[in-house]
This record gives sequence, C-alpha cells and structure tokens, in this order.
Amino acid sequence: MTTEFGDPSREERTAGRDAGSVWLQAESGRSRRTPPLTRERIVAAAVALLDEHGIDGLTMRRLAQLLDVTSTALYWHVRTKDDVLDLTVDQIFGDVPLPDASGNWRDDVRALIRGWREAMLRHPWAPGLIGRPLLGPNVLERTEFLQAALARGGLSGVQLTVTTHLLANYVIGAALTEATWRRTTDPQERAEARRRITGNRTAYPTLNASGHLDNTQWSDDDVFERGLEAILATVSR
Amino acid sequence: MTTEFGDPSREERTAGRDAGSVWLQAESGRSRRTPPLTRERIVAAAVALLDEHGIDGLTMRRLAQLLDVTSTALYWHVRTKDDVLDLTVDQIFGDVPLPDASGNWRDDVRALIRGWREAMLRHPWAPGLIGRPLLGPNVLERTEFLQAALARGGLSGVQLTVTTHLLANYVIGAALTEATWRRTTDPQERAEARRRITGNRTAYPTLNASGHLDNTQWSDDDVFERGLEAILATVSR
DNA sequence: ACAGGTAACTTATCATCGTTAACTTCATTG
DNA sequence: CAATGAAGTTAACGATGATAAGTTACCTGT
Repeated sequence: MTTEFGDPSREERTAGRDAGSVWLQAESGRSRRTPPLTRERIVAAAVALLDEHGIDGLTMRRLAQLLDVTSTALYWHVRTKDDVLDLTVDQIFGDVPLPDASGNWRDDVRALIRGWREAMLRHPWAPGLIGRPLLGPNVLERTEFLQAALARGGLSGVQLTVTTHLLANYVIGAALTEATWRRTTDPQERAEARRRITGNRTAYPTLNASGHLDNTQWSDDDVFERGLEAILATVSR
Repeated sequence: MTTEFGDPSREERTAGRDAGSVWLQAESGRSRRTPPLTRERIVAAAVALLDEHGIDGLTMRRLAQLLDVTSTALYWHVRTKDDVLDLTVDQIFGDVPLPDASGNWRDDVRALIRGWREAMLRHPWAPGLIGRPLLGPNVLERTEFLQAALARGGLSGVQLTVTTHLLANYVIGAALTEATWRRTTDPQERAEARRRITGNRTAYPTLNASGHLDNTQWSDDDVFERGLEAILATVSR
C-alpha cells in the first residue's frame, strides 16, 4: 500500500530537458536516414485514433501499433501521453481557416468563430480536452486574429478583453455541449435523456414548453448562429 | 495481443439493471442495519478527494480507502467510475443557490449564473467533467430556473432558446477556461505560459497590447461580469 | 425460534494502462 | 574504420477499473 498520495516521480523527463508544456521542446534534430517516426506522424495518427474510437480509444500501445512501432518508442519523441493530447488539440485548431483580414471585421469574426466551432465538432473529442492549457501556436494565432479583428472594429481596453472572452468562451461552451450530445449515439440513451425532461412536465414546465433538447424545432447551427449575432450586436452599438 | 479494438464486455452491469445513465437507477432499498456505505457518502467522499487531489487523485481504491471499505464494495452502489463522476458533477451544482424568483428577473438570472460559475470555480475539476451528459436533477432544476426567468423577461420561441444557450454556454466556457488556468499552480509554468505570448510580440501584437493572460489589469470576476451584462443587454432592447 | 433468502462486503484475480530502465542497432562523423 | 549518439526494442513495474466467487449478518415468514 502506498503510504503517500503525491506522485513523487513527476520531475524531468526525456525528449526536451526543459520543464513545462510541450511547446518549447525542440524537435530533437533527427536528419539521418528516412525517419519513420516523427512528432508530426505521431500526432496525425493520434488524431485518427481519436476520431475513430474516441478519447478512450487512444492508448500509447494502440498509437504505437498504428505506427508499426513499440509503444516505448513514442517516448523518444514525446514526453508523455498528455503531451500527445495537447498536440492533437492544437493540430485540430490548425484546420480553422484564417480569413484574410481584408474585409469587414464582423465577417472575419463570424468566419473565425464558425470555423472554430466546426473544427471542434468535426472532432468531438476535442472540446473535452480543453481542460488543459491552450497555448499551442495554432490556437494563439487564431486568438490573436480574433482580437485583432475586434480591435479593427473599434474595441479597446476592457471592452476588447471582455468581448474576446465572451466570444471565445461562447464557442468553447457551445462546442462542448454539442459535442457531448453528439457523442451520445446510442438512440436508447438519447431517448432516455429526453425522457428525463419530458417525463417530468410539472418539474420542468419551461424546458418542456421551449422544447429543450429537442432540436427538431431549430437546428443547433441556427441557435448557435443567432447567439453569435447577439454577441456581435453588442459591439459598438 | 487483442485482435479487436472494441471492448466487448461493456453491456449490462450490477446496481440498476436498467441501461443508460445513472439517474434512473433506484438506490437499492437498503434499510437493515446502519449502512456505512451509501451512494451519498460515496459521492461526498469523491468530491472531497477531487477537491484535494484533482481529477487524477480520484481512484476507486482511494475512494474506498477513504470510506474504510474495499474498492469492490463501491460497485454495489455504483455501476462504474464514470457514474461516480456524473454524480459528483450534479452534486456540485446542488450548491448553486436558487433565487426565490420573486424579484427582478434580470437579478435572478445574474444570481444564478454567478452562482453557477462560482460553484465550478470552487471545484476546479468540475468544468473538465462537463464533457459528459448533464442530466442530473440539480442541473436540470437550475436550467429550468434560468429559462423560466428569461421567459418572465418576455422571451419566447427561438429567442428564449438562443438566450438560454448563450448564457449557459458562456458560463461553461468561462468556468472551463478559468479553472484550467487556476489549476496551473506551478509559478514557473504560469510564467512560461505568459512568455509564450510576450516572447513573440511581433506574432501576437494585439494580445500583447491588450494584456491577454495578464489579469493584473482587470480581474477575471470583472471581465466575466461585464460579459454577462453584455448578454443581458441583448434581451428586450 | 429458526430456516432461508438476500443485501452488503470481502478476497482473489484479470487485462490493460502509462512509464522507466537497460539493451541493441546502425548511420554518420572524425 | 572506430566511436558516437540518435532511434528503437525488450523487459518489466506498479496502478488502475472491473468481474467473479465467496462470506457475513440482518430480516422475514412460519
């Protein structure tokens, strides 16, 4: 029986003798023969695994197997499994197209936020991983773009900060909620979920009247879009 | 070596022969002697464990140990570890005070949303668990309250749905973001995180100018509050 | 009062997981 | 052509979630 709770062996690891998050580890300068294994290939394979089998489907052994390699070989390119997860999240956000920032700033914001949401919904495991620091280059680049667009719209000071957070947190929350629901594929479970509300009309009168969890009335896309417009409408009125 | 990916033994389990989520399992009518173990006690202990050691600190064995019981005994009261997690999340939301719905509807919304956020920040592991269906009675009760307050404010139809989602997703996103940052206690790691932005002033000019990740300018509370007001301002203008 | 049933726990045990340590291989460089 | 070190492998550890089978002790019906 372990006498202590704390994990005492959490200090330094291989592959990047620097402490901290993944992002500052230099990609150990391999250049000799054709290298079958790369950090990029690992991340790509991880995304594929996550897409197909969800968050529980990603294990280091399966990842290695997919890459025709031993699981321990991965640890040469990556410090830990959490690092792999961090990398996959940033990878996903790399797919979010950056508008060219030439036209209407509102259109740019709209496009970015939409792309942001769509990227997460294309990979429904991604929103669940946001409970870890978002500091990858792709994420930062898009956050910069968002705030720059808002600044072009005339925002500054607190207003700029507030609106940035408002928009970012809204997408995150929306994607998280929708992805959760989308991952519930079992029809019996979905039906039961709805019944938790509809079976209790006296306790949840408003939810029943408004058709909560019932997306036959308005699509998720539509609801999200209107929320986005509502936020944009608060700017420089 | 396992020939297949899929986990074939995922069907039915003990403690509630009904499939689906935790919420419909009847709490097996124990009533004999003084029962040391209850679903409530398990959940309470789980919350304590999570509060003290974070998400990784909760294992079935530690939970059992804290309750002076074998880990397998827990499975009599609970189908799976995921069920424990679902229960803890709903437990947390039980702490969110429900206003008495007598006064100004805006004040009610404000109070609820604030309480919602504060509950999550009191238990920073909670936002990370929202990637699972939120259908516990406490959550539903509060969602009903929120939407009812908005309905009192004159909203109906799409607008009602949109605003409900807007508010809910905003709190969730905000709490998730803040909790993530709050859980990063290591000062070196925090400094490094900021340096990822400040060390690249040419790539992130706007983020640097606005002081992103720099909460010395305006408190998180302040920023959140202003965002909330912005949303409320969109209602019935 | 006592026999049996069954709710509530324990003991034993699995397969799997993330991760470390020590070894091997082999292309490149001096 | 020897040596260096990057890139991978084999072996193994401890911890984890979970199942199956055994045990205990209260309650009920007679």
